[in-house]
Amino acid sequence: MGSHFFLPKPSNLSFYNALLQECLESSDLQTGKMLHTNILKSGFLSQIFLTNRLIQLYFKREDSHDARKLFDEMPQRDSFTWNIMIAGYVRSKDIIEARKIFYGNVWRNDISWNTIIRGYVQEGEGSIALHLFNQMIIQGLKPTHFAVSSVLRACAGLSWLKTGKLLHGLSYRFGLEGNVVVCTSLIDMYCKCRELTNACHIFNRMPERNIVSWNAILSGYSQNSLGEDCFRMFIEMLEFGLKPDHITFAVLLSSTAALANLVQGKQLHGFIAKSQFGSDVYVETALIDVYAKCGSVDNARQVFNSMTKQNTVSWSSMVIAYAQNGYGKEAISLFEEMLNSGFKPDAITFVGVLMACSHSGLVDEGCSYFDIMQRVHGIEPDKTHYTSLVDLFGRAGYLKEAVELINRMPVKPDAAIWGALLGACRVHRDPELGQLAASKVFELEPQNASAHMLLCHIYSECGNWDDAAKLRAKMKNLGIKKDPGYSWIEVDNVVHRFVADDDSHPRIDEINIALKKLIEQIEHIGYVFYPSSPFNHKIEEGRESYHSEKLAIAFGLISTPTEKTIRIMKNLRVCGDCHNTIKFISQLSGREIIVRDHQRLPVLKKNLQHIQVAATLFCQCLMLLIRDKDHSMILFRSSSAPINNVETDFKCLNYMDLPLQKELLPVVPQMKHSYQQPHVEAQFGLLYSGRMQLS
DNA sequence: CTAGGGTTAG
Repeated sequence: MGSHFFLPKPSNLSFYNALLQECLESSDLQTGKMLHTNILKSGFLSQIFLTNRLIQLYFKREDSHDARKLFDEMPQRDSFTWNIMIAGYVRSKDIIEARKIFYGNVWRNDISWNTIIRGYVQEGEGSIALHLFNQMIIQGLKPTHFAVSSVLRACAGLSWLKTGKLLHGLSYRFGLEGNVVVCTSLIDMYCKCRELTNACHIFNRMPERNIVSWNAILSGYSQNSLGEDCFRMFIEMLEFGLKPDHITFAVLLSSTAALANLVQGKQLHGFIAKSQFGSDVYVETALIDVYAKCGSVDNARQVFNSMTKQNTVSWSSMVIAYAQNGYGKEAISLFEEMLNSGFKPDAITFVGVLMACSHSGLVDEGCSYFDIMQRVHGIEPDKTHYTSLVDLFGRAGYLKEAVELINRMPVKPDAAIWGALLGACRVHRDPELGQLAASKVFELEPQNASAHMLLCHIYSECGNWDDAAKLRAKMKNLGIKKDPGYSWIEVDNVVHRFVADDDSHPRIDEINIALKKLIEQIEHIGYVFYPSSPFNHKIEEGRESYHSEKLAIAFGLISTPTEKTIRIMKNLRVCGDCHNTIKFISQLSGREIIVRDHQRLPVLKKNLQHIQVAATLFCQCLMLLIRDKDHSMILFRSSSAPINNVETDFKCLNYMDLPLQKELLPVVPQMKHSYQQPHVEAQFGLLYSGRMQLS
């Protein structure tokens, strides 16, 4: 580049044009500026298209000031100049200036319209975007896929299903039926409005699909918690010969996180690390979330530390990873670090921060963060923030303050807010207030099973058997069923599911014996049986009846090596006695035990079969990815080149699983501490991320 | 000069 530059005066414009083009592509402002000087000297500045390129370059370097200067000084402009200015301001998120240019534009054409519409969509101003879209049509311009996709995106962002459908119909009249871009936008819009049937309909009838369309439908499944279908579609996509890109992997990871499958997550991580998509902020953030959802905070932090680029979302994800897993202090200090590093927190970051305060009982800190959120960061608290605040007060025992807060909050309290109060009432044994909170939940959500169960527990824990029985009867009348409690554990690639009183497991006798012995042993070190309700513990036919999580843990203990972490999933909340028992078992056996319940992991409420099917499908995905030579070429850096035998199936899987894991993710050190150690205690935060607490 | 798909909470 430099040597070209010192050539004598170029004799033609195309030479400068080509050089500037190159600067634009490499964002090389320095050379651009030198060229600028040269252009001035040679009197070529009057050539509009050269200055246009220069303006673009300034905008690309986020220097809208100098871009504007150049624009103002131009003796002559063309339609490109004006459009570049609009696009430049849209890029730098300055919609005010973009608008001024748009209205002052004498050369206004359909591209100007498309750009300004896009700008308002980006601002979240869907109504304005739609208004402009209307204006554009009134002016007699026929919208193309550019404008239509933009307004569809606005509908997707705001869940405007009606308008979206209207645009769907309209797009046919504009002759855009079957247009890839429009169809993809429609798929996305329907998915974001939770109308998957329509989305699939369009997808299936598209005359042409590309990776963007596939990603749209994959993310649709993922966002609607249909992990199975997401993997199934991904397999189909590979079979169609499409190559996944970094966005595909971000989506797959998000599905894996929702399924809280650590093995899957690690395998994908291994695969991605060897691919060219390992250093994408979205992919890495999704990975943090996978580990966080699986309770592996250390691995989440490793990913976070390894990132070369950070943004608000990646910081928030790590803050939330700590908060969700019970590491309140770490979450808060990371948040402070985030502020010191100059990253701007958003509404979601503060959900994490408040959650962290709630976990660690930091009431004053929580209040002050709530205050700072509005005053310093200008974020209006929404219902989720108020829910966190009620939870914070309630859990710390400030029930009065929680009620006062509900009464004076500017938003209308919803079922979640009253539910948080209800949970606090259970912890702090306040049946009167609990009854009030429950009645409010019932008004809003008459079928809310967990609120009924909570109130039921409150009654029975206070010895009020009558009301407890009445409530049970009411639930039966209303057809509210309590799901049976399932717990499951994976041992040697087999998922073992347990239900209380279910004798079907082949090793059930061993399990019962082991449990009985364990309980005797932990009684010696201080464990006391403490039923939180009569439904909690039954003795039938003279034999103990254990909750499913106890069965699963006992099975884990007798069937896995002593250094292995025991990971249990449960579809319901864990009861107080089980929580306590597990802590003692962990102390006694020196094993790390991680139990995930459905709190913030809604997939666990679903039928276990779905999860197993998803796991099977995932394995197929992985095999296909590894086997396909073509994909390997894209996905693997040539320097790594460790996979010579991509065809020899299982070796590859082992390869992904073992050596790569060791290299990338040092095994989490075994927990030898007693349960009083903060780390272990924090792991149990998983059990009680919500409403129960041991007295 | 304009366009569609991604990560975090509830």
